[in-house]
Amino acid sequence: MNNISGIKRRNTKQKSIILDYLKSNKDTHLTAEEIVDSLKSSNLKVGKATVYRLLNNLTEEGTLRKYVLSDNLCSCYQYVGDIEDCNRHYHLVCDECGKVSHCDNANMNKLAQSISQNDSFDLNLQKIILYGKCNKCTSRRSKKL
Amino acid sequence: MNNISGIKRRNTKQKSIILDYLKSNKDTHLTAEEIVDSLKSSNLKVGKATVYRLLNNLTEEGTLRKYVLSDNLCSCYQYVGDIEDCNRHYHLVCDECGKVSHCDNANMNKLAQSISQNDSFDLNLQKIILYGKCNKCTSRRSKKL
DNA sequence: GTGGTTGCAAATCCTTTGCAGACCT
DNA sequence: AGGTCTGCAAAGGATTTGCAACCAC
Repeated sequence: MNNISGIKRRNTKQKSIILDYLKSNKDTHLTAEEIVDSLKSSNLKVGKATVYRLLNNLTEEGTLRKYVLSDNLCSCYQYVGDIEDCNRHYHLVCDECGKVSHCDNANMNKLAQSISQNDSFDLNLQKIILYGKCNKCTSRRSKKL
Repeated sequence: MNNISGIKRRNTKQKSIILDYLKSNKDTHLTAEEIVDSLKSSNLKVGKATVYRLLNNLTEEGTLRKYVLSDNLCSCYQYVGDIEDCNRHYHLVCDECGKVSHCDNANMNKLAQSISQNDSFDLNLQKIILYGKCNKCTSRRSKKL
């Protein structure tokens, strides 16, 4: 049922609806539920099962990236198709607003080297997700105080 | 139902059974299911619901740490009670064997500083989970080839 | 004794699957 | 035409919740 099994994927209306939606929301991570609901309210109804199936297919082929944020147990997806091959290999997720930003920082490579030497651990740089607070949320906080 | 709501937690047999079990498995991350099963086979039967409730309570009070590894959608827990206050603030999770190791590396602080300056993002160092391959799995791989 | 805790079963949430009909190439 | 995709509903797995009995303080 997946491309690893050598199935030829087809282009369907539902697939392009979902891709369009995710492309226009590159800066966020969306749950399957959110996608279904948003599409529904735009009168672009795609069945829930289809959404899940497409999200899996697209993640597998590298067009999307899947996150499991540790608070809620559901998965989030984000379009990464055309930025995957540049150097922005890791992600910053804001604990407050959930915004996901892409980031490239030379210190990450230094860290990876050093972890490799000191801890004999070979980092997967593709899979790094760092959590914290984005500048908007930080400044919103300091205004409130 | 949680301590945020100001409930006074009690010490029960079940709680100490679970804590003992997790303490003696500090180097692994365990799922609720695994805990239930392991205890059952040691004739220390604790109800599944109780295990889940205790894991949540203990995570909330900081005795355990909860991980959601991105492959399987279930949560894993690890005892961190008495190491939380030392400098080993982040974790290395092996993609192959699932082993979680603790790690302290000065380059992480440099990275955090640099991300703060360049990306205006305030890293949560407590919450860092890095993925990759541990030395055992790396060497097992290279032997096979 | 009061109020948190347990354990069971039922309920819930998220996700996957079976299947018949529809669609793509 | 043949294989893939869709949508529904049902099934599945992980986790939570309701409730009566239980136990810690």
